Amino acid sequence: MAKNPSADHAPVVSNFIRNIIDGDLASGKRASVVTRFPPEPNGYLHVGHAKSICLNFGIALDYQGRCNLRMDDTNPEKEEDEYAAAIEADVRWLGFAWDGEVRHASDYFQQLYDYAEELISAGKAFVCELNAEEMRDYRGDFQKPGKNSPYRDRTVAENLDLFRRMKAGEFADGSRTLRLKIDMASPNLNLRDPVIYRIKRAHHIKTGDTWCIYPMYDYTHCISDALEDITHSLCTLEFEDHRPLYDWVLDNISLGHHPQQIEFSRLETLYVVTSKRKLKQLVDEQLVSGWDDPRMPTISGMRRRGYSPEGIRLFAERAGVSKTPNVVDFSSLEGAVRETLEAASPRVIAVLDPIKVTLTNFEPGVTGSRSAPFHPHHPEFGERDVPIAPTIYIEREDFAEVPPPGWQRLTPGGEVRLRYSYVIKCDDVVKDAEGRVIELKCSIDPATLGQNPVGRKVKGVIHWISAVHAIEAEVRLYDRLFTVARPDAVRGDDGQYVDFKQFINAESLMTITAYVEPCVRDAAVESRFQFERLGYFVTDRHDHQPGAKPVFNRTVTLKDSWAKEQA
RNA sequence: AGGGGAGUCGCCAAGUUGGUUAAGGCAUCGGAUUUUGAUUCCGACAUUCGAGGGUUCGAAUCCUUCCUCCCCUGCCA
Repeated sequence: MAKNPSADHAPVVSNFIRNIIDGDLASGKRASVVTRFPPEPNGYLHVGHAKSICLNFGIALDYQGRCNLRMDDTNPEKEEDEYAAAIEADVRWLGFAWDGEVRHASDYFQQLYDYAEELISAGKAFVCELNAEEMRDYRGDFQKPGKNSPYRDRTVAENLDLFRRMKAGEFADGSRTLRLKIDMASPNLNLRDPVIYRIKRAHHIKTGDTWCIYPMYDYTHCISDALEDITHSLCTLEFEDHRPLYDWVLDNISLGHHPQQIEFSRLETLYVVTSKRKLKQLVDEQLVSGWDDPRMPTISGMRRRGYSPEGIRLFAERAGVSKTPNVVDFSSLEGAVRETLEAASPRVIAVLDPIKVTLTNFEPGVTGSRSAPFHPHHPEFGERDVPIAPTIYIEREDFAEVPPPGWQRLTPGGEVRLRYSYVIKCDDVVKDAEGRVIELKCSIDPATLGQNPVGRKVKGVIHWISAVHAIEAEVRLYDRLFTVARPDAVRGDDGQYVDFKQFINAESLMTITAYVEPCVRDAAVESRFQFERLGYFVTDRHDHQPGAKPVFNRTVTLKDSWAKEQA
C-alpha cells in the first residue's frame, strides 16, 4: 500500500475513496494513482471547487501519484481565456502543482473525432437530423420510454459521409447531431441515444475556428481521462447517472485504459451561493466589485479577503469526503482560516473607532514606553517600539459609562491596562452637546509599566495608539454577503423560489478610516496582520501601495467570548 | 416504466466479511493559565446508529417492511 502522507498534510483521515484506492493498489488493479481536476473555464473557481482541488491533488500527493489540471473546454460559447488564467492562478495559489502542462479537452479534439468515426464504423453511432424539440419529444420521460429516431438506421457509409460533412461545415448549426446508438427505452435517460457531437460555429479559446463541431461532455470526459491514464476519476454526485455512459463509451472504442469514475457529494456552504450562474449575476449586475470581491466565495475572493491557502486546505480536510450531503457552515471556514493565521500573523495595534484620551499626568522624559513583540509566542517575529504621548486613542467600545455585569474594560473611575503600557484610571468624561463622549481624561499609574500594580488586580487590557504617532489607514470591514443561510432556497407565498439577490446583506461592506501603527505603511500587498483584540487584516491585493496610505481588508474577527456572552 | 443515490451527537465524519466501552474534527458547556475577554491547556459532550419487525449468545453492521431527503427528461458541464 503506497500510503505516504506528505508532511504538511495533517493525519490522513480515512474516506471511502481512499478505501477504494487502497483496495485497487493492494489487488494490483492499479499500480499507481493518477487523478485530475477538470474545470470548465466558464467562470471563477469557488470554495466548492477548492474541496475538489484539495481532494484530487491531495490524493495524488499522498499516494505519490500525479494530478493533472485539465480545462474541460468543449463549449466555446461559454468559455473565456480570462477564466482559464484565473483557474490556473487559483490552483497554484492554493499550493498545488499539476503534472506537466495544463491539459485541455480540446487537445484531444482530433482523437475524439477519430473515435467517433470508429463508433460510426462499428454501427454504434449515427447522424441524426431531429431538431432539439423533436429530440426532446422522442426521448420520452421518466414514465415513458423513448422512440427511436427515424434516422437511427442509416448505413455506416451514409453516417460516415454525413459526419465528415458536418465536420467540413456543410450543414447549419443545430441541424444535425451525432448520437450514440444505445437504448431509447433505458430507464436511465442518459442512455437514450445521447448526442455526442453538435454543430456550433463558435470561436474556441484554444482551437479558434478549426472546428465547427464540438464533442459533448459525456463523450469527451471519459476519453480525456483515459488518454491521460487517469486511474480514479473523481466527480460529484450528480454524475452518478452518467457513469454507465462513461463506461459504455470506453467499452466500445479501441482505447485500452479504463479509469474508474467515483462520485462524492459536493460541498455546500451556508450563507453563500456557489452556482457559477448566480455568482456571474452578482458580478454582471455589479452587486459586488468583481469575481474577486472579498465577499465572494470564489477562491480569488477569499484570497483577496485574506484567507490563507493553508486555512482553505484545512477546511477542505475537515469537511470530509462522503456521499452524504456535505453542508458546512461558512463559519467553519473562518475558523480554519483563523487557526492558520494565529501562528503566522504578526500583531500590530489599530484603533478602528477612536475616543480621544488625554493622559493628564503625562510627564515628558519620565513617562516611558516599552517595546512590544510582534507575536506573543514567537519572539523570532521581533519587536517594535510602541511610543506613548499625552494624547492617545482607544476603541470606543472599550469604554462604558454604565458597564454591564462582567465588564473588564474602562469605566468612569475605573482602571484598565493599556496593552504593553501603563494602567490608567478614568477621572473625567467629556461629552459634546448631544451627550456623546468625545474625550476621556485619564491618569497614569507610573508604577505599572511592565509590572502589575501592588495591592490590587487590574483585569482588563485594552489596545490604544498614540495620536501623534498613528497613521491613517483605509479599512474595509466585511460581513457575510447574504442575510439568510440558504439565499437560493427561499420560497415565497406562491411556493416559487424568490430572487436570491434580495437577501444581500446591505451591511456586508463598511469602509472606515482607522489609526494604525506606522510600521505597517511599508507592508507589501497581501501582508497579513492581527490587529490585537480585533481580528486578522490583510493589505489589499489591488489597492494597497507600500509607502502610501495603507488599505486593509478585514479577513475575519477574533473569537469573542465576551460578545457571545452579551448576545 | 421510472432510474440513480443518501440517512451514525447541533454540523461534518470513521466504523459495514456481526463480537460486545459507537473513532476523530468543528461547535457547545465547564475549569486553569494569560498585559489580546485571543491563543494554549485540562475536562464534559450519542445506552445509541431514519422507524418498526426479525435472525443471533451477540447487530450501526445480516434479513424484512416502512419513512424522509437529494439527483436525472440541455444539441450545458
